[in-house]
Amino acid sequence: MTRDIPPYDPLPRSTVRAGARPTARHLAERLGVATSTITRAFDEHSRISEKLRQRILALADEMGYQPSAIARSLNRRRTGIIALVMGDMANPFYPAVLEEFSLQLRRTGRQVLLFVVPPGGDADQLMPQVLQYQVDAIVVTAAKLSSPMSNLCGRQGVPVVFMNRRVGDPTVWSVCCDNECMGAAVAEYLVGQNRRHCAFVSGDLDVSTTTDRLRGFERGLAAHGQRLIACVQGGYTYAGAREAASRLFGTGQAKIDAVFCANDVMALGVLSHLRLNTSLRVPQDVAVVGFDDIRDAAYPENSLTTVRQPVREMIECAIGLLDEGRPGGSVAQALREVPGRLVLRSTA
Amino acid sequence: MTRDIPPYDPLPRSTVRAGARPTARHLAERLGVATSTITRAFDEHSRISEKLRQRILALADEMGYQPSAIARSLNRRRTGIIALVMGDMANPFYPAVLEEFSLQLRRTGRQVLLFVVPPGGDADQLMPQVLQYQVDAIVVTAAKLSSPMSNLCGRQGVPVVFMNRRVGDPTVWSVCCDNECMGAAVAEYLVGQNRRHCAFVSGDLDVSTTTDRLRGFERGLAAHGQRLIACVQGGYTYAGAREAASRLFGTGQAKIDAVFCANDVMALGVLSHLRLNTSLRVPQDVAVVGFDDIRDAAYPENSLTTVRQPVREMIECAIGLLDEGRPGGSVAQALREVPGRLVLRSTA
DNA sequence: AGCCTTCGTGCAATCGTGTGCACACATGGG
DNA sequence: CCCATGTGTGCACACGATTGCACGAAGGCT
Repeated sequence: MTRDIPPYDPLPRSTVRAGARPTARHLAERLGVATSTITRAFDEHSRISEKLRQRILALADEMGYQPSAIARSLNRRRTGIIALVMGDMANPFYPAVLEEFSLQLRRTGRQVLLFVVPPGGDADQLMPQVLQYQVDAIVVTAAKLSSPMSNLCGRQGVPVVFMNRRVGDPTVWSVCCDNECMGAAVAEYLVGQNRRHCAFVSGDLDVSTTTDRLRGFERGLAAHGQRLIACVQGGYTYAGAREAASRLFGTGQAKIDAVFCANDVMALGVLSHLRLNTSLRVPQDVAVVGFDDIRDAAYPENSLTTVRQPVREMIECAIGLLDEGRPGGSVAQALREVPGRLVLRSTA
Repeated sequence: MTRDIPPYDPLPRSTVRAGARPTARHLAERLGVATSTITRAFDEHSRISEKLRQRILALADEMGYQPSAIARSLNRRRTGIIALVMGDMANPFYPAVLEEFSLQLRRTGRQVLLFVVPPGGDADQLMPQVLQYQVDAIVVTAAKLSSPMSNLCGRQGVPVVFMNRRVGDPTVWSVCCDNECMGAAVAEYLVGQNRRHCAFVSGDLDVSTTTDRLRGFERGLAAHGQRLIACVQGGYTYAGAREAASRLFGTGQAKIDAVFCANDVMALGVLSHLRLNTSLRVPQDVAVVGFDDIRDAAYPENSLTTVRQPVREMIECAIGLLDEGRPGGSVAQALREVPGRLVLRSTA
């Protein structure tokens, strides 16, 4: 032990105070080792004698020590935090997405920092706060994000994934159900059931999710020489869809015998209107088809025919993309489509 | 400028690399100032000349610089992150709570780190991860947390608030609706409507939310010389409640003319059973009352009479408690009850 | 016995920001 | 003219963990 003795104590004041969180330094002092050794005890791949590791872990357990994820993040320049920016919590589809996202991410040791976009609000305003927290990636769903803002994320090296929405920007990923195909599949099915007067209840017409489904639906109808009879806005909400239905089935309208809705919440609104305010029978007089396959769709009093969005697979896909960084190629290459499935129940 | 020149360059290598996030140091180099000056430009209460501050903010804007919340958290020992631990995302009441929580917290510049407890799971397993992230407080809702675990949080100085659940632990806060009062109010109302054979559909009987409502309900009945005819478990779910209803209204049962359910989801399940599988009319033959006042309760085809939980006020209360640290006194003092309100619609 | 490799640990710098202290300079009062 | 008071800025260290490098010890090989 002829090592130079440094001129001052490298751990000058005892840092053990009651009521504060223990740090690696506290453990190090108690065991007479360096803080770096504490680190290594918690790292699977570090070289450290098994005996010492066990002593450290035991003491950590006793003192309630856990390495600080904040300090680690600073050093590693990875926080393990994924920002989830989400609007429209009123549609049960999105809480379901949220739940699945959270569960899947935790399996890989990552956390969800949630940002709810207030109804009618804009994700842009949130982005400064999102970026301050040095999140590893951003997932946006049911919300708008301007192109300058997603560029800002790009400049900072933060990958962005849109869930259930497609944007014409090759620098961000998009993960969707194959909306257009499924729209066509619905048309196909309805025509096969001898429906001849189909209508569509849309969400916002500037959102890909709605327009893709609509385009597919019209294409499917056209393939059988038919055309859409009516297209009304339902604003993605139950109340909006009831309103829309009252317009569709108001007096003096063409006789509609099938309604395809851009989501389940609206389909349930349409059903509600038909049952309470008309004498039309579902499905005999009018077929109703939704999209998403939310939990309520399967309830026996609804028993809604709908398109199932494969939430688990879509999220697996999105999480896979997070780890790839930012898309390299064209708009088409930045899009991932996961196949949906038509679920036949009692309304069509 | 006769200041001593230090023996080495304090900012040795130029740190401006493309593709990386700009830091205070990058700005400092560009402007020839110290990094601490950059900090001060972003702090309202720091002394700094207005002119220099403007120059700094302008450059920050141009370079896309934002102070790192991670580094700041390390220094200040406050992260501004609140952990929200939540189970039962299938009940729309909780996403609504989540949304409101997130919006209210952001108003005070704080963020939500979300932990979803998988169905049937336990919050205990999540706590190590929660604590690693040095959250400023933990809010638990619709999930169980063991006493040793909440003690661990206590030792680390992290306040814990239970939302919509009461625990017998004076070291953690609880925020509830005045469940027992409202249970009594429901009984009062039903008896006043000449209901004489009341039943209760419970959630888990080891959760205060259910037992308080039940106790109040029984107390209210007793005040009018009545007793509960039946009490069945609905497991908080729609399917469970349908099942429970089929037992309540199965053949050979006493004639029940009112059902009070521990939440709206179950009340809707009971309604569904009554409408689809019996010839009983609601409310003429049977009254149904729920609890929560979720969005679906107000839909015209449900029009459910229920108890409104004042979500906004409960969350305001919970957030107020977060800032107070940990409760100091008795179990009773650690409980905050916010008054609910009976909402009369068409089912009772 | 001597050399080389492997193992286990300490040292010190680093991540990016916040903050107490010191210092230079300007201002005002006596 | 001198001193007390403010103002604006830099310096250096702290926050808590990670990590490349160095070094001593141990063990295998010839």
